[in-house]
Amino acid sequence: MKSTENSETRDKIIQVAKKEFIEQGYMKASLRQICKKAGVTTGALYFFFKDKDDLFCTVVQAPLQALYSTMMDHYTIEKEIDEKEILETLSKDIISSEDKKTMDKIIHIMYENRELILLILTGAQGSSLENVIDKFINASENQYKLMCEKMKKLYPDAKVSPHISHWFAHDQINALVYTITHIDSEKEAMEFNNNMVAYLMGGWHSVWKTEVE
Amino acid sequence: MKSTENSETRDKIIQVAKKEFIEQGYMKASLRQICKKAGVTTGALYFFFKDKDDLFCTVVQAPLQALYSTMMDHYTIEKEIDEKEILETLSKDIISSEDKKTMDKIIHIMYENRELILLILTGAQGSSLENVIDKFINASENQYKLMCEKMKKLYPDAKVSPHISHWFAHDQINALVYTITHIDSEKEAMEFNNNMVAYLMGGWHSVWKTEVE
Amino acid sequence: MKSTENSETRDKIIQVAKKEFIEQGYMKASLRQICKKAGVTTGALYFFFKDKDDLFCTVVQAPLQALYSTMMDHYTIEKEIDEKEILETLSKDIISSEDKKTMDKIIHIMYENRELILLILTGAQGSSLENVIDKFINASENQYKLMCEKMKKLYPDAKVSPHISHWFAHDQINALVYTITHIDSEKEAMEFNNNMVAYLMGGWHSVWKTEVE
Amino acid sequence: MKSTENSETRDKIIQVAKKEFIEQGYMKASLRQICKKAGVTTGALYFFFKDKDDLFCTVVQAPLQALYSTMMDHYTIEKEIDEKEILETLSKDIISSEDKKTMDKIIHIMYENRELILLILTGAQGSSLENVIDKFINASENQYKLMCEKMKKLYPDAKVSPHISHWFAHDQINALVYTITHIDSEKEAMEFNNNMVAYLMGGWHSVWKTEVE
DNA sequence: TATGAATGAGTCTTCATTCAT
DNA sequence: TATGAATGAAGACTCATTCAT
Repeated sequence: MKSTENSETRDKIIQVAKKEFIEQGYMKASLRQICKKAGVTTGALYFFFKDKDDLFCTVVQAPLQALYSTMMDHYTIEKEIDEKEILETLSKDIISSEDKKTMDKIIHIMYENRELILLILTGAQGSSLENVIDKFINASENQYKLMCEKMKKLYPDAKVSPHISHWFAHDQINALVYTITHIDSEKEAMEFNNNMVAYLMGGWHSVWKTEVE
Repeated sequence: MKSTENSETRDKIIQVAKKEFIEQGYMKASLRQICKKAGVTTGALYFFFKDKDDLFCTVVQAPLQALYSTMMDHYTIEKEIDEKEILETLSKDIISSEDKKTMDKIIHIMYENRELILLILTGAQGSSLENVIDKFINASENQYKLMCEKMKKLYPDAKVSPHISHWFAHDQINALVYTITHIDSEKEAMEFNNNMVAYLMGGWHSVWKTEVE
Repeated sequence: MKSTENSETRDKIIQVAKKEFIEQGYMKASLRQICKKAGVTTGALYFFFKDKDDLFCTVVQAPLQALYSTMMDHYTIEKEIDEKEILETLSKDIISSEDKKTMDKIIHIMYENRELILLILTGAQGSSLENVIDKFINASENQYKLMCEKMKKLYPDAKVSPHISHWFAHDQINALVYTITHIDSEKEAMEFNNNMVAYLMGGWHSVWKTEVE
Repeated sequence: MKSTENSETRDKIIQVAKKEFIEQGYMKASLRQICKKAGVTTGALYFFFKDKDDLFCTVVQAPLQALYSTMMDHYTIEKEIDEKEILETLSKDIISSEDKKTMDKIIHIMYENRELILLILTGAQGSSLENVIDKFINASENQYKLMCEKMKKLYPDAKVSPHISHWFAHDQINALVYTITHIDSEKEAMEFNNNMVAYLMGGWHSVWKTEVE
């Protein structure tokens, strides 16, 4: 219907660019090569895309968006949960069954677009997306900041670094990154995720029991 | 005294290259720029260094070597520890006081060369060192493989992924990377490390108590 | 009409490249110089030609092709000549009037493109065409192999090296090379060619009369 | 005894340079490589040799000299032979038994230094020796010029190009070049040489019987 | 919508050579 | 005799990007 959004040429470019970016990474990938392999001229490419970075962003946009909204939906719901309830369950499960569901969903999305996710994770250097993960981490961190406040009340003597909320967000994302990087089948990944949930929760609780040296 | 190792020109090149690599990363850094800023001709650079990669390796070699030998020394000592002792302490401390000392030492080395370490960690793409961390992780993993064997005897019903030893090694290194990336002062890093040790150990033990879903 | 084949820039590059290659030979010729003298940027050159070798091949292609097809046409016709006839005339004329015509035609083509032919002959070292002459020689040799078989029947006692067919092909081409290298006018070359035909035939027959030492 | 002529370093350089020049040809060979492989500094090389060309000449000088003096000795002797005798034998043997001996000797020298000879013949482009063969040809031509004079008296009606003496010298050398290029064993080369002598003589005589077209 | 010619600064790397020591 | 540091121009080639058509 619209103009610049639908076009065989555009699709062809994206398709070839995806392959190239995945194989070479952002910096090493060459627009020339992409054009040549797509059977398209440079001019055509520049009609549809502002520059190399724009093309890259377009290529990885879909899964990135899916991931981001999944995460945001989750946190929006989360926030509405009664605070009291949180406090009650906190000592047991920092990762709720709701969390677990979201993680599974995220894993699913990631495995549906595994190559692109890996591209974002390891091949985005030089592009404007080279630090996207940070956005996810930061979004995630807000949750843990709140929880940290509660925990501090439960364990007033714990000597815990102020970085811990960020670390926890970071390591949760990291677990996902690890999974998709090292485990090939989604099924196995899901199983591994059970270990991860246990691991992350165990780690979390232990931190609050750190004794002063 | 020696020849190709000491030279004002060589030093100047290394010094400028270090700055450039840190600022731009391996790929974006330009030998031309380095030469120009060092007030040296290309020929001079190529007299001292085989190519761009060689220059990069030379720049980061010292801290890398320090890190590697620290780690190796540690594992060599570790291996000589009586196996029985390991089994006894296993249920309590997977990270021994010896481990803790090594981690502190590693953190110290890292902070002494923080910029270079960050360079290796985030700016080596394209060079022959783009995957060095993997070597550290693999070296570390061997330890955890052994421990996993023991744990499986203690918790025969635990449903644990075969990837777990690698993950654990990975996350330990990751904790170090996180530290140096996010925490500016070494002092604070050392404190944070206490949390990390608790975190890692808590995570480790929890994994073995994962119940079948 | 067509695109990449016609272009003022392209023509200019080829024209200048031809001059440079002729003056310097393939290896010594510099693309930088060619671009500069053609008033063209490097990028432009590389838009039209894959690399230095591609440019070189383009420059010399026309006369090479003309030569090759002339030769091939000749041999195709030749093969259809009745074998008996060959045997009959063999003792007299190894170089038929048909051969002579072809040689004249070849000489004509060569003189039309004398500089380029000399370039191929003496300045192609380093390019993919550095051994093209061998292809001509080999194509030519096949003819003489057949004739050698016949001659052996006529002169069963002749002690002749198995290399002789190749040598004969080689020396025939060599005669052409000599001509174009040393004789400036085509007219004179044609006259000289009469001597060459006599020379080659005389040599050929004498070989078969070589007595055992 | 003398200084710059005898030296282990110098010998080593020559030895390595010989290998490199043979493998790469004059232009592609790199002095850097030669120095590195010889375990010698550039300075050392430039102490013994003026430049790349000087080194090349030194490397190939011995066999070149041997060839040249053999040829010159031959021609000096030849000239002293009684002119009458020449005239008598001319109609039969343009290549005398003395010639044959010289050719054999030359072939022998060539095979003793085959690699270097091939280097001179095919790898000297760019050096000051790229046209040495011409010197041999020119030296040889003088002989044939004389003979041509005689032949013209014997065959006053022959229509022979003035280039013929040069061609004959050229082709004689060419026969030698062909031999060393295509035939591996000296023994076989000697046998082939019998065919060559017959060939060259047959060619020579036939030329004088060329009839006007 | 697309073409395709053209830009021109940029890439890493190699070269023969020089010269103070 | 040799060292080895340094030159600096030159090598082929690639890049993302532009723009008239």
